[in-house]
Amino acid sequence: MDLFVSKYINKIDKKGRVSLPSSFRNVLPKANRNEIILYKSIKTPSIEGCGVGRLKEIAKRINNLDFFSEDYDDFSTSIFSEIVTTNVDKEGRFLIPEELKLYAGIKTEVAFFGQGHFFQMWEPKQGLKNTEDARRRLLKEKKSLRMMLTQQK
Amino acid sequence: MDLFVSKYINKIDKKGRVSLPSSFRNVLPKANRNEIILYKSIKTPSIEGCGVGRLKEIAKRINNLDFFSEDYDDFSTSIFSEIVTTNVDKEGRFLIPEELKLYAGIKTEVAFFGQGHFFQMWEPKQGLKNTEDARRRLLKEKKSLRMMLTQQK
DNA sequence: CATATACCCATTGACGCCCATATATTCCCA
DNA sequence: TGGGAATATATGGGCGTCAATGGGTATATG
Repeated sequence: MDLFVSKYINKIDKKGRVSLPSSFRNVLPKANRNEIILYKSIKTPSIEGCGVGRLKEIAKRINNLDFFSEDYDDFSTSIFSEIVTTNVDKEGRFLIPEELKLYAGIKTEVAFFGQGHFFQMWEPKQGLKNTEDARRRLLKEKKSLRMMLTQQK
Repeated sequence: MDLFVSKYINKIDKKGRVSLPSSFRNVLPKANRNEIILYKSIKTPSIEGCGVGRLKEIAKRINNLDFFSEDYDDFSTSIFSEIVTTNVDKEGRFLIPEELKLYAGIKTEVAFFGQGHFFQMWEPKQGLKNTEDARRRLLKEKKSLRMMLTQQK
């Protein structure tokens, strides 16, 4: 499986370390399995993360913008300066920068939510509430969740 | 990671030295790890920096501008003639020329902002404000910051 | 000779690396 | 197929190393 799926709740220890769920570690390419990138989610009070490979794609995309345009600077600043890289130790643990923990209201536990090509980290209660809300919105708006899940490409 | 990412705020000591963030040092080629180039940002009151290898890329970008346009001369002059090289000492510190510090309003602290293939140095408060402004502009113009981060190739 | 800058050494706190344990999971064999 | 052993995962903690910072002294450069 090369996608981030399922959800997990892990503890943050005294040193601030938290285990990246094993199944998430396996999604990372064997090469850069000891480094991930984190950044603030744009729409929610959560942290998003993924492997460094993704960052290189983003860099390529930004590099294709007009170098002297304002957009270039805005994207470059908003993305590169906001992204942090974190090392994953041999036991699969990493540190969440203080600023990101504040942004997500994370203190002693982290809820990991697989999102396919990336994952989100939430303060557990808020995270669970968010998934409920998301599902409720889908049903309420009569989006056909069932179709979405069963249709073949 | 071979990109300048994240942001750091470091102090300038009595001798005018400031530490280049460790992760930035690692982006520089192992060969010329003791030398960086600095120049005034064209669009903002900040200093931009990168490894000497990046010069070629800058030259290429400028060459892609219309050779007979006013912009060509302006950029060419503004950047090349203003570039200064600085040595990074064994502890990873370097001196910021007085003129550049004045240009950026830097006094006792420097905020380093990763920008992918280069980085910017700001007076901390102005730098943080700039980041907020950049993000606001992108969101306001409905430029798809989210897509930039999450889309697949 | 005077000022600036490179080199060397020191300190402090953060972080990486290593080892340890408990629980959970998988595997293998009788 | 049941049960025990081997393995993996989440978690705890010791300790050495490195990064950021401070400062003394040699050296260079005009």
